Amino acid sequence: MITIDYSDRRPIYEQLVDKIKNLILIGLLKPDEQLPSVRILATELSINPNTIQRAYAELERQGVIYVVKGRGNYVAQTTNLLAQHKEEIKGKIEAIVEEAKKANVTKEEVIEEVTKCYDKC
Amino acid sequence: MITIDYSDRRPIYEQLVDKIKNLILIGLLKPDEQLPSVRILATELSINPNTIQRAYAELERQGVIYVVKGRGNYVAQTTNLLAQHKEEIKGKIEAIVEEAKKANVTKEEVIEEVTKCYDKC
Amino acid sequence: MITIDYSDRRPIYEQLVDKIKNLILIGLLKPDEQLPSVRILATELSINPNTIQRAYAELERQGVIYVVKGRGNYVAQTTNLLAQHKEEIKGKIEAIVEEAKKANVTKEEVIEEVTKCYDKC
Amino acid sequence: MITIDYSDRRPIYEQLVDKIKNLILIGLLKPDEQLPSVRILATELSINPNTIQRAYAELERQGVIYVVKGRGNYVAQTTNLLAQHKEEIKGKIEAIVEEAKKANVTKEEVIEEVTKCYDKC
DNA sequence: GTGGTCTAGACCACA
DNA sequence: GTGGTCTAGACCACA
Repeated sequence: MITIDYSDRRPIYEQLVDKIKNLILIGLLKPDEQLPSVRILATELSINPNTIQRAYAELERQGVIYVVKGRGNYVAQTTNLLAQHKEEIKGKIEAIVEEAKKANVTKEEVIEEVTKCYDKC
Repeated sequence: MITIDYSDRRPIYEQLVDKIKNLILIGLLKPDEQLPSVRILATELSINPNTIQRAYAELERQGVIYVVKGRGNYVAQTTNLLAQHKEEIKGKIEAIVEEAKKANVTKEEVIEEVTKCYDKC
Repeated sequence: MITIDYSDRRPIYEQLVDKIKNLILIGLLKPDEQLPSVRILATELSINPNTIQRAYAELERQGVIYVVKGRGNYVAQTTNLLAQHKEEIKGKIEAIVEEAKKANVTKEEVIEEVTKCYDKC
Repeated sequence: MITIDYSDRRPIYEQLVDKIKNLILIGLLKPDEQLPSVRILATELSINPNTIQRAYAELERQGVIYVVKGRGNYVAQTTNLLAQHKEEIKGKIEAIVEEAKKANVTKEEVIEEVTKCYDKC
């Protein structure tokens, strides 16, 4: 279900956070479903338990999962997640547009590139 | 001309690389113009010379500047720089579009966001 | 396994890069094998860790090794390395031939020298 | 007659040495002909006189020119120069062949590359 | 423990 | 003076 890409330059815990959020977004992990325990996931992925712990802590901080002490980690309600993700994407678009403007890339060029990507890739 | 943003999480040498590329792109540094010497820039920014050295070395590797031993660092011809920068921006657009598609953001929504940013921000 | 030649005029980090590439080429270091840590290799060779770090960074930039943060450096897939090396050699042959032509050394003389070296040395 | 290539990574004095040797080899500078004075050449090339001085010193050390104190620098007899140059080229061929052998490049491949370069480039 | 960045300071080749 | 390399040692993020 989860794989680590070691050629990815981002830290492992960050990849984990993204992967799990994605599993929730695409519906493979449902609200209130229990996540694998830190130990199990650690051995499964042959990763240091500290790393899993850190990823779970970050997910909790973002309100994506909730922790029940002594029992485990559970998927939180997804209502916000989708909206959050969309906002995040919009933020990224804003950033890239600003950069494009500075580089004298016209609105038309950007839209053309967007269209091309939507159709092909 | 150049300032370091210590709240920026990226390493100093990387910020320097970007700042200098930018100064070239906007025309404040012209081809064959001499860059401030490693030592001078180091004292000016109260940064260790090694860090400046590292930034200059990276810029040379990218072909943005050229080094004449014992004389100094000079801005290279900018022909490629502009094209490279545009390609970089297109790559970023591609990445964000892929992410948007996965999140079920429609092409129309992306284009709307792009248009909004171009007009306002 | 690795030794530094202090009579060699090239910088240490460059020697290290070449030595490690060679160990991979001759098969003593295999893909996905872990390289000695920066600190360990540094003490082993009585060299400053920074110098090892620099060599490893250059090897990563060339795609010869890959880094997993917090875990270590690993040998990358060698497919390209061999092809790259052959291309490099061809480039050198081209350069020397151009020089030979300028010096009025005939093709026959060059080939004779090549043959002699292949048979003897 | 002489130009400096600042994109060449070799030090300037080394380029000067090679350029002057070349002018002698191709007959543009004849035995006992006087070389331009250090000062004149320095201003002509907008180069530090120290650099010219160093190049001339190196040429004298190699026996390519001779110095008459208070009068100037003169081209030495060329007899050896040609032979020396050929030997140098042979040495380089030897080095590249050794490298090729280590990389399992066959004699045939090397000769093919040599032939190709002689015919085309 | 592992790599990444940075400072402080030395020494060298080159101009 | 100019860049290039290296040592010694610190501190940080990550596993």
